[in-house]
Amino acid sequence: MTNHRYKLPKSYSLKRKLLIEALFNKGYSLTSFPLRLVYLPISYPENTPFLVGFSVPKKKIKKAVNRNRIKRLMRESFRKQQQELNLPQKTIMMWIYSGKKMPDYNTIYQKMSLIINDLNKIEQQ
RNA sequence: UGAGUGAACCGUCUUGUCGCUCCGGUAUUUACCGGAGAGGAAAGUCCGGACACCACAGAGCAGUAUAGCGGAUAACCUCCGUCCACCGUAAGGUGAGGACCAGUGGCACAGAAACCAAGUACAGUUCGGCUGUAGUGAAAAGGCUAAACUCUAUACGGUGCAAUGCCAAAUAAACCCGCGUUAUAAGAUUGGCUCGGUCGAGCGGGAGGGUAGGCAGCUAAAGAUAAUCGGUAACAAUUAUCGCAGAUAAAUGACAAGACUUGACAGAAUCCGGCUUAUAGGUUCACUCAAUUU
RNA sequence: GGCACCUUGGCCGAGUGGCUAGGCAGCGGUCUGCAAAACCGUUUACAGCAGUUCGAAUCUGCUAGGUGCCU
Repeated sequence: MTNHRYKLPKSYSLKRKLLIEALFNKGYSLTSFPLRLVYLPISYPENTPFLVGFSVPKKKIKKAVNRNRIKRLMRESFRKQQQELNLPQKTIMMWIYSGKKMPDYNTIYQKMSLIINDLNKIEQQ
């Protein structure tokens, strides 16, 4: 196992507007409060196994400082767990925080691992 | 010692491991090495500019803003000094602080009477609709009100980096309605209107459709720090040193260990000067009042 | 990021600086065997804080919340 599997550079981030629209129109969702994952297996030109985005709604968390911190926590815990993902095809996904209070790192990490296990089961079937 | 006033500043830190963005180098297709990486308010968008385009920006009206006096500045609803008014024992603080002897309007309730005046009660009287007192009210005939219209002085062209320029990709031609085609020309430039200037053969609307990627603008700037010097001060000049974020679904995080005062408000998006609002705690300097001691 | 606006009872909504209309809803009553309708009565408001004024929903500033536009 090499180091680079723990990395999460910019080429893995979900950017295209068309892909994001398709994701929210057709995608499937998994929830483990306060986290929600919207994902969609789809083909795209980038050379990566997945594209991922992180989002915190402004209506739930008012202050920009706290929104940035939640996104950073989600990005960090995804970076640590990304090798647990076992995807048969290219997938785009968006992680959304739906709580109204500030979380800590451990709860986000645990909830995210629950969702990733569920996602692996569904995709293997 | 206690209470207070006014300025200026800091606003968690250190080490290690993993990770993010940009720049430079090595290597060459994903790695390694080095460097840099949010704030005093980055916020509100309340003022003022720079910059870009519209004619380097025209005329008049309309409109908006400001308002003792003097200065600073690129500019300002900013800052400094000072006069006056009010508040405070004081240090200090607050002030949209020109003009109702240019004109127009407004002055509820109460009161006999409220803004071209008119005239209640009582008393006095030189008998004149004269004088005084009472009473209501913020104000009773000369006042208040311009953060009422207005006048005076000064300033202001418009739109804002989603400006603007370039590259790439995509499509759509036709249809319906109105106006116009060598002129007294539709329309565009201009925005509330009028004029002037320039362009001008197509233009405006409806319905329907395509794209919504990249590059430049983009960070070196009315720049920061220190010293000297001019000025009461804001500020200016000279010299030396430094080289200080630049993302674009949007970069600062996680874990471990340690320290203390146990850490507030809060995240850059074209860039500066201010104002306003939020802010745990701490530091320094100057000054005032009270008490005590020498 | 930039620009333009809005805020009056539970809801809609009028309002020249001088006691904040009106409708719907709610509550109580009359009527009815019971309800509906109708009628009578009644509760609840100027987003917040300052300033100007004798006096602000109204004029001015700041704050909070909300809405629309741009390519």
